[in-house]
Amino acid sequence: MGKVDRRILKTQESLKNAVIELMMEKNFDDITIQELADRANVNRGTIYLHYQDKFDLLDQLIEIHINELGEMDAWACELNWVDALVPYFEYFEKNYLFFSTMLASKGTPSSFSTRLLASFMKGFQGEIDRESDRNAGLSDEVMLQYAGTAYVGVIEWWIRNGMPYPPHEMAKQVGALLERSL
Amino acid sequence: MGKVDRRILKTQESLKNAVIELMMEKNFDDITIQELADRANVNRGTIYLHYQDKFDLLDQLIEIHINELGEMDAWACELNWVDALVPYFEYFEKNYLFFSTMLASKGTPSSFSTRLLASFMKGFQGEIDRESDRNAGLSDEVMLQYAGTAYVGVIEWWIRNGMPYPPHEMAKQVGALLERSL
DNA sequence: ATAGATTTGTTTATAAATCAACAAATAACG
DNA sequence: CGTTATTTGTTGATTTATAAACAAATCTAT
Repeated sequence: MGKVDRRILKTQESLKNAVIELMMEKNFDDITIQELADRANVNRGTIYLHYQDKFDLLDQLIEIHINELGEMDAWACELNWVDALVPYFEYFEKNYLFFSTMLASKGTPSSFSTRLLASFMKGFQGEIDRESDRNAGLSDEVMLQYAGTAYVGVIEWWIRNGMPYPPHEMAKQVGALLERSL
Repeated sequence: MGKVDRRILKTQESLKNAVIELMMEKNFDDITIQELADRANVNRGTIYLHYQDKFDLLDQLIEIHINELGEMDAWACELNWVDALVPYFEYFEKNYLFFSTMLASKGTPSSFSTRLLASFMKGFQGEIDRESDRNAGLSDEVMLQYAGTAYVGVIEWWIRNGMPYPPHEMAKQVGALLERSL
C-alpha cells in the first residue's frame, strides 16, 4: 500500500491515545466525541473523517493490536514455544496502557478478550502435535479452546497485577505449559 | 487577537521542540532543515510557511521566551524583590531544557545571553532607588549593567549546574542581592 | 579547481483539517 | 409527560499542510 498522508497518521494517533487516556479516567460510554476531540487536540468534525463513531474508533484501535499480534506469528513459527513467546510478552509490556485499560473495563464493547482469544486460537491451529500419538483421543477444538483461554487468562492476570515477572520469564513458563497442551 | 488555527499551533510547537531536541544533540549550524522537518514530523516545505530559515525559527523561539519573561513584570511590580523573583525562577525551572540548551551552546546565533540581559535591564529601569540618597553618585547605566549581568550570570550558573537549589531559595538569595544593588 | 552530491528555497496541485452552522437524536430534569 | 439542554452527525466554504518537482546555492572530495 502506498504511503499514507502524514496528517492522517498524526490525527489517528492522537485520537487513539485520547481514547486510551480517557478510558483510564472514565467509563467508555461516558466519553463524548467532543471530549475525544479536545483531548486529541483535533476538531470534532475531523473524527468523522476517519471513524463512524466512538465505537468504530475503539474497534479500529483493537484491530490494530490484534493484527500486529497476528503478524508476529510469521517471525516466530520456526522457533520453539518459549523463544516464540518472548516478543509477545514484550509487546504486552510495551503496550501496557492499552491492554490494562482494555482488560480492566469489563463493559468494553465488542469484548476485547473474546477477540484476543479468537486471534490466539487461530495462531495455535498449525501447532498441534499430530506426529506423536501423545494427543490421540483429543480433538483440536478442545485443545485450542483449552490452550487459548489459558493463555488469555495468564495475560490478563499478568497485566492486572502490574507485570510481576519480566517478559522473558513469562515466556519461559507459559511456553513450557503451551508445549504440554498442544 | 483572534484565535490562531489549531494546525498552526501544532506545527509551530512541533518545530520548536524539534529545534531544542536537535540542539542538544549537535551544533545549531549542523542542523539541516530536513532534519528539523523529520524530527517535527512535518513536511520540509511547511517550515517555510512559518519561518524564513532555521535562524528565524530559533529567533522566534527566543523571542517567545523573552516576551513571556517580560510580561511577568506586570504581575510582579507591586511585590518586593524576593517575592517577585519566585515566578521567574519557576519559569527557568519549567523551561529548563530550553535555557540549558540556549546557554550551553555558546555559538548560538544572535547571542541569547545578550538578549536576556537587555530584557532584564529594561525591566530593572523603574526599580532603582532614587528616594533615599543611598545611590547618590551612582549612574543608572552602571547600576543596570551591574545588576543585569549579575542576574544573568547567576541564572547561567544555576541552569548549568542542574538547578542545585529550588526556585524559591534562589529567589530569596538573588532578591536580597538585587535589593542592595538597585 | 571541478565534478558530484546535498541542501536550500520556491512552486504547483491536491488532500486534509478547520471552523461555523445546522437539524436530528438523546439525555436530563422538573 | 413535556421541555430544555446536550450531544451527535453532516454540510460547505476556507485555510493549512502535503508531496513532488525544480533550479540555485552550498558542501565535499578528489
